[in-house]
Amino acid sequence: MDENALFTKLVSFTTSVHRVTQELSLNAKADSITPIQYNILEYVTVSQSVTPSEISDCLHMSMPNTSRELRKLIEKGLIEKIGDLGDRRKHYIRLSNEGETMMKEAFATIEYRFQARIQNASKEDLKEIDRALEILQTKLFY
Amino acid sequence: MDENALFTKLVSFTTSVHRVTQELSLNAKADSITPIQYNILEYVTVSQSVTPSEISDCLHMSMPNTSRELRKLIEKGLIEKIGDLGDRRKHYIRLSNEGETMMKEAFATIEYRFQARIQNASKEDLKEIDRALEILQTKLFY
DNA sequence: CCCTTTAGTTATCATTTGATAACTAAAGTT
DNA sequence: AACTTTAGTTATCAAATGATAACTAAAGGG
Repeated sequence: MDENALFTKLVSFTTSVHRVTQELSLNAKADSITPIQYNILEYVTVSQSVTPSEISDCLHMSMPNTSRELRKLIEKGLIEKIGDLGDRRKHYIRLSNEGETMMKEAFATIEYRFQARIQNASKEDLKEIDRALEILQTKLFY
Repeated sequence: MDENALFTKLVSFTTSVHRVTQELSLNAKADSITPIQYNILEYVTVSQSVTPSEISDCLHMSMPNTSRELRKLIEKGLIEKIGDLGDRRKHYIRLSNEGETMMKEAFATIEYRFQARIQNASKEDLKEIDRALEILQTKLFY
């Protein structure tokens, strides 16, 4: 196995992934939030109950900027902040009902486009895709 | 095959891909260029000889903004603009020698981290990864 | 030749994002 | 009790990005 060739393949692969995910999510998010705010909502949706510090770490943004964007999302009524009972410095962020509705809509749009993209795939193709996703997820993109 | 489950898997997969590529390319780019300028250089590197319109389309940015960023990259000596001989409205963008050097360095950093990431993978693992990349590239992220 | 389309530019403005300093308050440590 | 660390906030500034209007110049079509 030529590892350099594998790297080249990876570069073109990740480029494709970025392009396709961008196409799938184009205009899926409400106009009332910025791209970064959407990223935060997406992260909160997937991870459920995270602290501002975790958001800061995982999305590679500074605490002050994280704090600002979380405040804006709270002002927009999309998330809620709950204090930790044990450690009163800590807070947990979770989606509000409104936030959940918004994210469900966004995901529905994206899923619709995804289904359109794989509508011509055979059952065997889908199985192969499923297996390939699993392999890469565990062995490369862990 | 449950297509909804497949979608969920896709969401978590693309999130991972984004996170890992971000980790691999963290600080790989020179400080003298902005993230968007890096994206343009990456696109030019991979595609070779593209027009401003293509860059505008593929990177989802408006022509005026594309034009501005290309001008900045030319001022920094990283790309060159060559007029089309037949159609004098068209131009082709390509990396300058300096731009190639910069991108080679960036890619070397990224590749080094990539090799570190797969150093524990067996030959069979690498074969599987290679095959999985191919399947997804052709059947999902085309 | 006139009209329309294509390719790209320049200028300008608003918004978003990034970075830093200075701060509060709670928790942990000695 | 004093000190340090952790978690988070507020304020402020600079830079990057996005959006729009108005423009030039060449190509294509009738």
